[in-house]
Amino acid sequence: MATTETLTAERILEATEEVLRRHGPAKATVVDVARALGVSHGSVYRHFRTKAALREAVTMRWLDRTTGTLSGIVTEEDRDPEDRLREWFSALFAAKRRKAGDDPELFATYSVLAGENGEAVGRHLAELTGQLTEIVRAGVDAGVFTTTDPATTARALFHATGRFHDPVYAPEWEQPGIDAEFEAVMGLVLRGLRA
Amino acid sequence: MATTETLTAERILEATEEVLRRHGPAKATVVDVARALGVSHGSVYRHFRTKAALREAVTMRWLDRTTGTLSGIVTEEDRDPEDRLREWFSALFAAKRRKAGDDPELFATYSVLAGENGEAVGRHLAELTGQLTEIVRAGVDAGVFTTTDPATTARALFHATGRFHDPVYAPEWEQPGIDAEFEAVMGLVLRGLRA
DNA sequence: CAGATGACAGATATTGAAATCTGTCATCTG
DNA sequence: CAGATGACAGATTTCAATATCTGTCATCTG
Repeated sequence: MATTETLTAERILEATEEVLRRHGPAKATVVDVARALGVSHGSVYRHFRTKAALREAVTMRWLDRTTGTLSGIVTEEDRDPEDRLREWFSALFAAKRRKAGDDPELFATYSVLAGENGEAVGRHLAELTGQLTEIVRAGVDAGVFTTTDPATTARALFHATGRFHDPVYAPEWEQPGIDAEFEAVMGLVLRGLRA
Repeated sequence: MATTETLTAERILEATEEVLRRHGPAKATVVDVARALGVSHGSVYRHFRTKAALREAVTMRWLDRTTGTLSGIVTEEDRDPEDRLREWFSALFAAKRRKAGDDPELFATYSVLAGENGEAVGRHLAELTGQLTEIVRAGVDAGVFTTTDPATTARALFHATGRFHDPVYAPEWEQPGIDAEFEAVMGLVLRGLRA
């Protein structure tokens, strides 16, 4: 039993992830989390003001894992911006597809959480389009991309590729032609971006 | 009372639309439809083998209304293909946005029906991308578009603009910046299409 | 006295019995 | 006899009683 360890926000978040994995988003309760930790539910409320706040914290944790993976590509400043852009989207698509394919139930659980926490998702999307903006700006500086406003273009790129990263399309990521579709859309928008 | 009129598939479909409008997708029953028509539910089953078949027929009817509006733009063969392409998407977006905005409940109802009838939706999307393919092909023939395969490019265009016609994004169609977003995406893909 | 507890009120979810619905078909009617 | 009917069996939904959960807080403990 780990009941003697100090109760931290981190331990509560880990337990919450486990409870969500086991019970799903509808049946995961604060009482379950407390039970899993061997404490009373009142103690959980000492670290998170509401159940919603707890779920939001778990959601942000999950979203930030993706952001971290991609930031590496952004900072490879000596590579061709078009390559980086293509690889950034490939990596995003691959990461999403792997998560959705490996454990569909957990992915569905986090999709529900994302739906509940529009604000956290908004911040996440802002961070992703921020990364994109950096690559676009690098391309413009290098003279290989044309655009009046890198930030607007970055958002347009993100919207145009939604089919390959928005969780609502997850069921279609397993279909056979999907890679060709990805190539076709990427080819189109990259062509539209070139100087 | 219209009880003396002959019971036709058409009249049943109209009654079904009305029942769906009133009760929503979850509570609309075959018995309700029969009641609305003043007949027994057995009579409805004479025209539609199952409730699912009835709902699919209503769904197709609804989807075909959109397709009809757009086909006019496709056949304006003396206009610049890029203008037609832009106008086709504008019309699609405007039609969807109007439907979603004017009667959100009814739109939600038909979104549920669409989700139930993947096959009918698939045929509808095939028809829409078919219309797009015609415009793209006209552009290639006129020498203003470049592409190896008009059909693939048409699907890429459709996917890239999903944010502005896929019903899952309906809640965002009322947000202030949406027209600018539409312009940004259209500008990007049209630029990628030009010869 | 910082941190944990569990009793509590009001909100939400579960459950199982009763009501309704779906789809069939033998029968009726014009 | 073509077309409508409504009784019926099995599936699904509704509803109200019951249980559980959320969030608070006075109390306890090391």
